[in-house]
Amino acid sequence: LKTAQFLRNRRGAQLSPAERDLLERALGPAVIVPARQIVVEKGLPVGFSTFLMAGFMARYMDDRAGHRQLVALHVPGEFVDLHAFPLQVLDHDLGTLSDVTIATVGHDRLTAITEQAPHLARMLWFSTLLDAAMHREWIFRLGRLSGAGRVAHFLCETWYRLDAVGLADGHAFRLPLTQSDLGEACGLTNVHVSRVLSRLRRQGLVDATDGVVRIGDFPALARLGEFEPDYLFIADRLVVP
Amino acid sequence: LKTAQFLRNRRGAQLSPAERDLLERALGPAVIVPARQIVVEKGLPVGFSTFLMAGFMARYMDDRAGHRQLVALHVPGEFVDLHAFPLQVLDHDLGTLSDVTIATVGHDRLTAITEQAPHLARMLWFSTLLDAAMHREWIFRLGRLSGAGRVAHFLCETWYRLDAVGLADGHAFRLPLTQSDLGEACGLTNVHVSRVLSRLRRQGLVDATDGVVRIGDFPALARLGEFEPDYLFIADRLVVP
DNA sequence: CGAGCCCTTGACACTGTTCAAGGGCGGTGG
DNA sequence: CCACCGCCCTTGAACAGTGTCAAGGGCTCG
Repeated sequence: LKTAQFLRNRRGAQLSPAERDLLERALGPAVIVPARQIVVEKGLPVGFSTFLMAGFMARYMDDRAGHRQLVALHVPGEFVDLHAFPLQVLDHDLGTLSDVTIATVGHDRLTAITEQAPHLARMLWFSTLLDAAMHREWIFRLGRLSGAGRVAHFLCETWYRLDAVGLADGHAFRLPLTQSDLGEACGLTNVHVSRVLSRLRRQGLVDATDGVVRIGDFPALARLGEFEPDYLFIADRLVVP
Repeated sequence: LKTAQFLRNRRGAQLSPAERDLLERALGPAVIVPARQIVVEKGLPVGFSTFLMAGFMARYMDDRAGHRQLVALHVPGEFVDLHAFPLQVLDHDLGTLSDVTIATVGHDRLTAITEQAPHLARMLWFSTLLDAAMHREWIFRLGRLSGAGRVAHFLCETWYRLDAVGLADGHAFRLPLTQSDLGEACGLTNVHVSRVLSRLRRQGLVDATDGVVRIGDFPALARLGEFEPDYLFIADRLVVP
């Protein structure tokens, strides 16, 4: 099932088997896209949305000097640009970080869902608002935390999201981002990310090397990042469906 | 009409008279709330959403030291926490900045709208995604711009939004925020905001004093803030309905 | 008249950036 | 097979931007 991980282990979001099936059949075939490719470019009208089945993608915008700011990271099981359905245009670029497997769904199919399956439509709406809640948390992160706090917060969030879809191994997980990518997510230079990570490593809080993150002291990391996971709506007890 | 300003002058968002009427009738009576009040508190389950008819509100979260980060500013004509409808809980606080006039709508009424008026429901969805697009721009602002750039970007955005609902007078507008509020929106201290504003004033770019903002050189201000208004979906030619 | 809030200004400290150099690693072509 | 190149990470030193602390002035409200 392509959509098996969609909204998995999220509070307040139950899809009935019929709804999941409806969504499943609306999706096109799975497609593999290599790392570091643009998938949808800012400003162009789009008639479909992208569902991410495997790998990592990012949404980002560039400043005038060409420096990039990530505005969202996406992990498997997420609709990556469902926003484009009501908006019809993307206000940012969408690209792959690693090799990914995606499937697209035409906006006509989504319109039909809103007319015939209002509860499923509300669940899709819900998933876009989860993105918005993460955006708000990123605003908080950038506005109020120090460099180390930002990195800590980002890693905590990413662990929760990956764990919810079964992609964490204890407190370790694959995260194929370079330190520059991390910097672009956290509003820091790659040089400073390097310093922050080596300090966190020395302190035993977390070790991020070679695309693998191993959180050594989760409570301490969460404290440093002032991280509270409520906004992710993760189910209290994780259930493997 | 309470909803006269809702989505006014926004591209891709046409409400039919019948839809506007339906929305209008779903709203409760207008209520006045004084400045600096909390309206909805983080974490509490809410059964209604708030529509802002007059005045300014903000959504915000506090860090551990009690310092506040605004994650959204709201101007008249906007649904302030429609997010609470699909999410059922707010992940942040919602409060008034000035005296405001609001009206609430019960979530049962909204559920009925999604079942009986799918196009109106998509327009409501659209309005929540406009919020998300603004969130992304705030991430960009905090992640990539200097102090002066952040303030410039914030003021440009606010002008566009107020102009769209007819609350700008040329390039001037009322904005009853203190410099501390501005700092909480832009991730700066009030001291630094003061310095930034006085520099912008001296340079003739913008004068923000006594709750009134007068933009002296809009192109220069937009350049400084690297501001591009596409994400606001403002109609190309403003139309007064 | 005093209290409290808001704004301004100065001196200083600190966090993070910039610039620069070097090492490790993998892929590619001679 | 080896040399080379490009990318990624690390480290150092100097520097810039912003925060912190502190003091003072203007205004409104009680």
